[in-house]
Amino acid sequence: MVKHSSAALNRVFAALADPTRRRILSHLARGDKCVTHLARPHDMSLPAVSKHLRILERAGLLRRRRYGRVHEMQLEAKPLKQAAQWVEEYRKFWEGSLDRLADYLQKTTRQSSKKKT
Amino acid sequence: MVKHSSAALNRVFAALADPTRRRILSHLARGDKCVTHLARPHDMSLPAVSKHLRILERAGLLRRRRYGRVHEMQLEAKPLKQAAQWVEEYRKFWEGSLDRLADYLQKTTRQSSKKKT
DNA sequence: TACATAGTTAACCAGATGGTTAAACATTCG
DNA sequence: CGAATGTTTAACCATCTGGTTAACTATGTA
Repeated sequence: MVKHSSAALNRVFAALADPTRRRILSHLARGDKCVTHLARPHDMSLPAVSKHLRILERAGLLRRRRYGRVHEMQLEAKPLKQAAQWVEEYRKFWEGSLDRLADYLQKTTRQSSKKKT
Repeated sequence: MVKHSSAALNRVFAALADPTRRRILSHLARGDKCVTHLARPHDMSLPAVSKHLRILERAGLLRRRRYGRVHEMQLEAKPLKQAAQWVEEYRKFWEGSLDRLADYLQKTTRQSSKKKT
């Protein structure tokens, strides 16, 4: 069992729930950096992108560094690792439908059941 | 590069962004099933839990089966697999701070940089 | 100085979210 | 039938979200 900071996970998953932000992360991963550049492919205003960046920043998914008037963003993937660890705990449930099968068989007998190995 | 259905990922990540729902999934994984039972540990009304379950259901994270008046929930983790795959693409960014280091070094020289292997 | 560029902040809006209580629905049981 | 149980639906509310435009701050440049 991995230790999870609830608030951090909230922010990370919420940040990932928006497709614009996922695209921003992906551009970030390919080397794009400044706000204007990151904004270009997204058909929306600069302030909108700015907000997305702030959300990603608060989730810890990117770090910002200012060089004059240019803000350079940097992907920070550690929070993704934490999220991945959380998700991993459910891996056994999608690998092998064994559990689901066992579950199903018990259910066809109907009524409660204690399961849990 | 894995193929990602944006709408599906939106729903899954959004579903995971709430701690109550993550807890529900974890109880589900341990064998709890019916609504009342899943609701008990969460200090909130039954309708609130019902809403959370519906969100998890729409994200494809659980399946519902009715036995009389009892609704039995079943963890469906495949969408989590998809989410994990998305996250996995960023693994190299948290394994080895190599990229970040290279990036940092370039930045200390200041100015643009093309990077990207 | 004056103008252009990079980006944020402010004010606003429509719609979603997460919760509530009260009522309804569906099923089981005496 | 009538009452209890399991769950959802309806109506409501406060707050958050994701977008807008307009105005502002800060920096670079002629």
